[in-house]
Amino acid sequence: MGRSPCCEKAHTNKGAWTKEEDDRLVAYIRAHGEGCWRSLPKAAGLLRCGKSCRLRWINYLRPDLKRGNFTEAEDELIIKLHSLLGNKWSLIAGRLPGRTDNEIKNYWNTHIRRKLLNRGIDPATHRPLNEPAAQEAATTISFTKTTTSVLEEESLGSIIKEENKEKIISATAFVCKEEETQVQERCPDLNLELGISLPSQNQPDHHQPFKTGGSRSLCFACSLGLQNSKDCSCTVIVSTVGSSGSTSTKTGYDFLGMKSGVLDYRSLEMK
DNA sequence: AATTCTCGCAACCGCGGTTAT
DNA sequence: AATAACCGCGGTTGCGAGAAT
Repeated sequence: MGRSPCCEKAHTNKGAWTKEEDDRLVAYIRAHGEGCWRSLPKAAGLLRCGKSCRLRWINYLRPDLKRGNFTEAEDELIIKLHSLLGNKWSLIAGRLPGRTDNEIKNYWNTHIRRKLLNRGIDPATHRPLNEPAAQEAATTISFTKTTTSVLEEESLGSIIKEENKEKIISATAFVCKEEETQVQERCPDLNLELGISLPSQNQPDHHQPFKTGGSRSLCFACSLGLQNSKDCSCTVIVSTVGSSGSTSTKTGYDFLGMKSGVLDYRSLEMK
């Protein structure tokens, strides 16, 4: 059953690539384009596994790679993106044209970590090194339920008394506001549009802004490449809040079944 | 000049999700 | 439906180059 292996492990080269191997790989991809890594080594006459070829091409041979030193602007962008995404190097690389995830990962571990430590900032948490551990809670992800849908309000109506409801709603609104402020304070000039596409690329109209300062961007599911999937609801949740006569309307998304007005990327699983 | 240490980076490894058989 | 390979990602390792002793 199952597939047949792409190559015989015993007859593949390992270690550093030779100039000849590079030339063969580049020539083949120029002629046939990127495609099935599985069949590429044999077709290109390389004694390498497809995985190795892919890595060599993506990290070293691709013609659109920038190479060279990182600029100060790139440094700062990496730091900001890392504070939001954690070690999601491929997502970070997606925002830095010409840079690879491997390159950014290496650069982070060799330069930026030290740079942040010199600034007295913990590279893992992006908080001051001497800050008490109690603050840690703020960096963990919580899909805080910041809004309540009409349906939920109806179903909860018989359970939650009006006064408690008011407290819960104002409390979640406070959390929402606070988290929003934290992100803005840390990254005042950061475009939070974290889609993998090019920054200038227009997005389909049905995608409501996920969380940006006015520019159109994707819902969270879409920004992860889940467009039109079951996880992409892009449903705007509108709720009428408060029993004291004050009415507020908020928007959010139903991502993976969790209603979320403000999603903190740091809450995504960080290894 | 020789040796040891440190750093930077390319490549490998292992894992989880996806896909072909 | 089950199985096994592919694909892509993040973590780790190994090696060469330069610095320090």
